[in-house]
Formats: sequence, C-alpha cells, structure tokens
Amino acid sequence: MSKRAMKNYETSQRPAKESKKHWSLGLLESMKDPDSIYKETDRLVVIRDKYPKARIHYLVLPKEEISSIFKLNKTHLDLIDELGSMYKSIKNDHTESDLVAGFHAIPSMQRLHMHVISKDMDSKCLKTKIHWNSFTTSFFIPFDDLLKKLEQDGCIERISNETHKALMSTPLKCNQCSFEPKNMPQLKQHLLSHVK
DNA sequence: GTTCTAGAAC
DNA sequence: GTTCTAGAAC
Repeated sequence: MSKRAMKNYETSQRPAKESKKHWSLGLLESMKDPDSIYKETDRLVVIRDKYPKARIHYLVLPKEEISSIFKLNKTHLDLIDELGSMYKSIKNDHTESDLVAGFHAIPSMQRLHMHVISKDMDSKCLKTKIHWNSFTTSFFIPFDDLLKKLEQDGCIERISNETHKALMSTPLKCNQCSFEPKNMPQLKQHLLSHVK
C-alpha cells in the first residue's frame, strides 16, 4: 500500500472525533430510528428500550425538548397527562402482562422519558444491583406519584447524593415476594419462578 | 447508559 | 480456582 493509500485508509477507517456523540444523547438518536419506534403521536414517541430490563420495556418521550424531570413545571401538566394516556394505550396492547410506568429519580439519559416495563424483570440485559434497585426501590417514581408531585409542588426536586447512594445499596429483594437473594444470579433464577 | 476487568467474595 | 461485584472510562 502506498503512503497516500495508507493515509486515506487511516482517515476513512478511523471514526472522526466530531462524529462521536456522548452516550447520554442515545435516546435522541433512538427517537429518530424507525426500528426503535413502537408508536408515535403528535407530541410523543414510544421506543423499545435498547437494553430492556424485562420482557416488555418501552420508553415514552415527548418530542418537545425537555431534558429531564427536573425541567418540569405546571405548564407541562397536560403533557404528563398525555404520558398517562399513552401508558393506558400500551397496557391495552399487552393485557397479558403486568406493566408499571414511572421515572428514575436521577435519569442518566437526556430527554424526559417514562419507563413502561413489565414486572417479570426477566431479561439478559438486567445484570447489576443498580439495574435492579433503579426499578424496584423508591428510586423509581411511579407515574401517579410524579403527576401528584407536579400538581402539588410545581416541580420535581433532585434527591441528595446520600439518598441516591443509599437506594442503590438497598439489599436485593424480589419485587413479587419476600425472597431476599444473595446475589444477582440467584435473583434472576428466582424471578423465573414467578413467570414459569 | 454500557463495557471491561481487577480483585473481593465465595 | 471460580464467581461475582463495582469502579474507571481522557
């Protein structure tokens, strides 16, 4: 290969720094990807979670540029109401499954998003204690709770780092019975007993 | 958010 | 020796 060819090869194969987008912007990409979209309305997009933590796991996002729950105020109550309607709609699509809807108290990904997830929590993508505790402790803010909070206080306040740390350190406990597994593999094995 | 992997836990 | 967890990623 000539020096010129080598240089062309290097510059074409190496990803340009400018094209690398931070992982926290991933949902904005998924919202534009037809393969990720489950359904869509004038104001909302529903996508399949890229790393589903249960057999059914959707994210409901507004098209409006709202970065997170911390940007919400009372002017958004009608939008939140639409999220609730979409939750109902998705439940109608999956009458065989037990679905819950809610928000993470500290989201990692940009763009306000509501999780709609089945209680089975049976998924190869569910791997860590943090995954588990983010859906099964009060780190998970149920839809109704967020709606009430917004109606009453006009905003959603950030939890402290100490509270965050404590919630993520909560000992493992089954979300469907009182079983307390010793570790994640044991929890995942146990969860199968509730679905099969 | 995930991936990778060192070293803790068993 | 193997399984499992938890912290760095420039």
